[in-house]
This record gives sequence, C-alpha cells and structure tokens, in this order.
Amino acid sequence: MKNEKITSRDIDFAKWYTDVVNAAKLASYTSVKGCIAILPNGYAIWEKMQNELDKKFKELGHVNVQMPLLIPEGLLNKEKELVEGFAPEVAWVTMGGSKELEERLCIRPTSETVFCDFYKNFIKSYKDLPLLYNQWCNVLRWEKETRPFLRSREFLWQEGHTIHSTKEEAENETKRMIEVYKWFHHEILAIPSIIGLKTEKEKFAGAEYTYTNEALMFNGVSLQCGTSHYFGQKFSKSYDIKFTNKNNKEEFAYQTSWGTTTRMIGAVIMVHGDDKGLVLPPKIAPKQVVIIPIGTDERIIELSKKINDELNDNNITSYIDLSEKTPGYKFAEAEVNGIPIRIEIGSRDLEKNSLSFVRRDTSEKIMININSNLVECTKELLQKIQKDMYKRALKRREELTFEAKNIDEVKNIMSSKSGFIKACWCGNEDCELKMKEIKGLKSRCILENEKLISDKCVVCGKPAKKLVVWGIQY
RNA sequence: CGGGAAGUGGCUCAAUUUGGUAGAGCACUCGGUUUGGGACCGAGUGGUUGCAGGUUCAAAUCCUGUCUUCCCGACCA
Repeated sequence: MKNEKITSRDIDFAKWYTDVVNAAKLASYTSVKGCIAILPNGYAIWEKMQNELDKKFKELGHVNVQMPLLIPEGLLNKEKELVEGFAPEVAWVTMGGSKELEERLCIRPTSETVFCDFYKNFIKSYKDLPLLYNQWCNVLRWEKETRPFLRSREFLWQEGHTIHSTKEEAENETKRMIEVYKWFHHEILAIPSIIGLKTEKEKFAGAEYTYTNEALMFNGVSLQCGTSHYFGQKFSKSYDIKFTNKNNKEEFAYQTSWGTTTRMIGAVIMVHGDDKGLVLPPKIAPKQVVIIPIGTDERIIELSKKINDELNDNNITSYIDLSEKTPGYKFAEAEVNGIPIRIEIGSRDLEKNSLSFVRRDTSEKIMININSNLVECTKELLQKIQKDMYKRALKRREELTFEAKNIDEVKNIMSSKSGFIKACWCGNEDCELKMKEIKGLKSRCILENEKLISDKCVVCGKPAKKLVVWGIQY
C-alpha cells in the first residue's frame, strides 16, 4: 500500500512534495522556468477555492473587475516604496512588434498602480465611495528559485482593491478581509492559520501596515497564506486620488488591498498529504466520492450507477471508476488523487447487504447497510472528515509550536525541531535582524491579542512590547 | 546570484570511465485470460540522447557555451 512513485514524507519532504504534485497530476513543468501548467486535477481544486472565496466576497459587497496586464513605467514609478520593493522581480515589455516602445511596460507583479490610476479620475465625491473591487488574474514576478504552486513566476490569484472615504472604514475592511482568509483556511481548507501583523521590515512595500495569515506545514515550515494591507492615504497621495467629503472639502482617499493565490494548493498538499499522496478536504475536493465496482457482475454495475446518480442529485460530487484496471490499481489511484471517500461495491458486500466506505484521511473502512439513507451517511461522513482533518492539523501545529525566553532557547529549539517559535520582542529592528541571523529563521508575524510570555525581549533583554511568531521560511 | 548534483522514448534508469549499429523495465496500442490492494501471456508503437557550437573517419560518450530541474546558501508579500 506504499506508493512506489512517492518518496516518503518523513525521509525527504521536498522530494515528497514534488512527487505528490506529479503523481496527482496537479501541474507539470513547461519550457519557461517558473511557469507551470496547471493540469485539470489542479485547476479543478483552484476553481473550488475560487468559488468559495468569490461567493464570500460577493456576500460582503465586492464586485469583480478586470484591469490591464501591462503597466507603463511612469505610472509604476509614482509610488517609491512599491517600486523599490518590486523592482528586482519585475519583467518588462520593451518591444511592440519589431518597434522599440517609447516607454517600456511592466507586466503586473500586483495591480495597486493600475487601480490607483483608474480611481484617480473615477472618484469625485464621498458619494462615490466605497468601491469594493476585486480581480481574479495572473501576475508575474521574476523569482530566482521556483517551486510548483509555492513559488512560481507566473501565478493565479485574486487581488482585492478597495477605496474608502474614511480611515476607520478602510481599517475595518483590512481587518475584515484577513478574517475572511482565516475563515477560508479554517472552514474550507481545514488549515488552522493564525493572524498577525507583519513587522515594519516585512510588511508590503507601500503599506501602512500588513496583516498576514501564517500556517504551519506538516514538516514544521511556515507558509504565508494570505495578506491584507492598509494603505491609508499613501497611495492616494502618490497618485492624487481625491474626493470631496461631506464638509465640501477635498480629501485624499483611504485604500486597502488583499490577496491570496494558487499557493494554497501547495499548502493543502503540505498540511494534509501523506505517503500515499494527496488528501483533499471534502469542501475543495472536485470529486468527493469515487465508486469502485469490483468484478463485472451486471448487478454490481447497476447498483454503482444508481448510487452514483443519487449522490450527484444531492449535491455530492461522485464518479464511478469503470476503467479496465484492477481494483487495487483503482484504490491506489483514488488515494493518490486525494478523493475523500471511496465506496467499494463487490459481491462480498452484496451478500452481506452492505457497502464498504473507505476514508482517505484515516484509511478507516466503514460498512454501511445498503438500505440506509446513503446520501445522509455520505454527507455526514464528509463533514466528519473535514472536521477531523482540521483537528489533526491543529494538533500538529500545537505540537510544533514552541516558546523561547532567550536566544539560546531559540537556538536549542532550532537545532532539533522545526515549527513556530513564540518569543517576545522589544520592537527594535536590530533585535529582529539578530534573530534572522539564525539560519532559516524569519519573523512571521506579531500576535496582537495574546499575553506576552515574558517581560523581556528574547534578544536584548530590554522590556518586551510584542509577542512575535517566528518560523522557518518556505 | 554563489556552491553542488542531474538532463538518454511519457516515467525510472543502462550504455559515458576506455568515442564505434541507443537498450531494459514501467506506461501506451492490439488480442486473450483476469478482477477485494498498483494482474498475467503474446504481439506491437514510440528516441536525430535538453539545446547550440566545436574536435573526430566516427560523438549519448570528449571540449565550449547555454537552458531546465533538484539540493544548500543569498534574495524574496
């Protein structure tokens, strides 16, 4: 039952990860470095993720738009911090046909500038605000080291860009959207992410502050899973976005942006996957149930079809594997693809008047009477799998979360384990840099509403002001 | 971008040391037998050896360059 195509997760995590991506046919490399082909199995997962998020965004009043792929250099340069932050990873278009362009065009690494340019002439009065825009698109960042889904040059994402007439409303939006991501991770992906504030050094170029969702992968490495930025009036001042407020005075607008990406597919693999392959949370599994008839008996095929139709008619996505492979092969394939529930139907089951339900996450086999309400049983089991996956991920995170009072304790933890390290910080950038000197370690986020675990900074021993979560960078 | 490893049918690898007709297993196609954990027998299809130059009578093999992938650093929403 060990899959020979997949390296063991505990022996070589990085190799295991790419093996799962390949074995589950989620993506494949192309001839352009860092630009992957997302295959049907992978894209279907992304579509499920999109549907969940898009529905939520719309409930909250956001609307979708599509902005241009290309940004003129002059426009990009208006916001100094943004340019400095992104310059090393921007790709440029310099030719149009055979003619050199007068002004080169950048392929969007993110679209703040384009949205600002649009808002500039679109907004006149406080009555025009807020605008809650979102776009689903691809962006390009010239990364040096690339890995499928986790860090590719071209990737798919959504970027929300909102603009408001008051500081308070914009700040609420920033906070509200990071909570939406948390909901998405917890409820849909079964990943217990934490919310925190980025340090000054780590925040988005051009933001007043940045909220982040950080999640822990099975191997104890951290992954940023979503960010929400408050811009205040920084961009509106650079791009001259003014409106007339209630007091008939001109005022610069207040802005936010927030995004999450196809990297979430990588997160799902690394949080839930095992040595057999992918394990998908039922809520994002494109196929939630696979029915595997054993033998060619007509009665078995008939019954399989009947159950399949019944499930599909009741909002459970199910399919029958009628290929000419042996049952063992079909089992293994369903496992590698992470299908949450497998229903086996063979003559042995029919004699006992029951069906074999097998959970992907635990491999547990459950016999269910053929006359019971199969739709309800399946729904309940899917919910249970979703919940159990979350619980296991949470337990894993708790086991891999450590506390440190001084730098020796940090080094000790780092020398034997990986995971989140909670430590107090005075807020001084030098101390942050000293921590970063420990190989691989990076400040992930500042926890806002948690008690300090020490009254002293983990590095300098001066009074602590903030509780910081540290982790190993992916 | 620095250090290391590797690129040979779709996949895993052999042939490279010592230059001499590119080979196996898996996958795929066809026929048959099978079917409760990746079935078996038989017959087939598929490769200008990552790419570009060079040396040579002759290059998968030697040389130069380049691209890609993986690992370790650096960088990095």
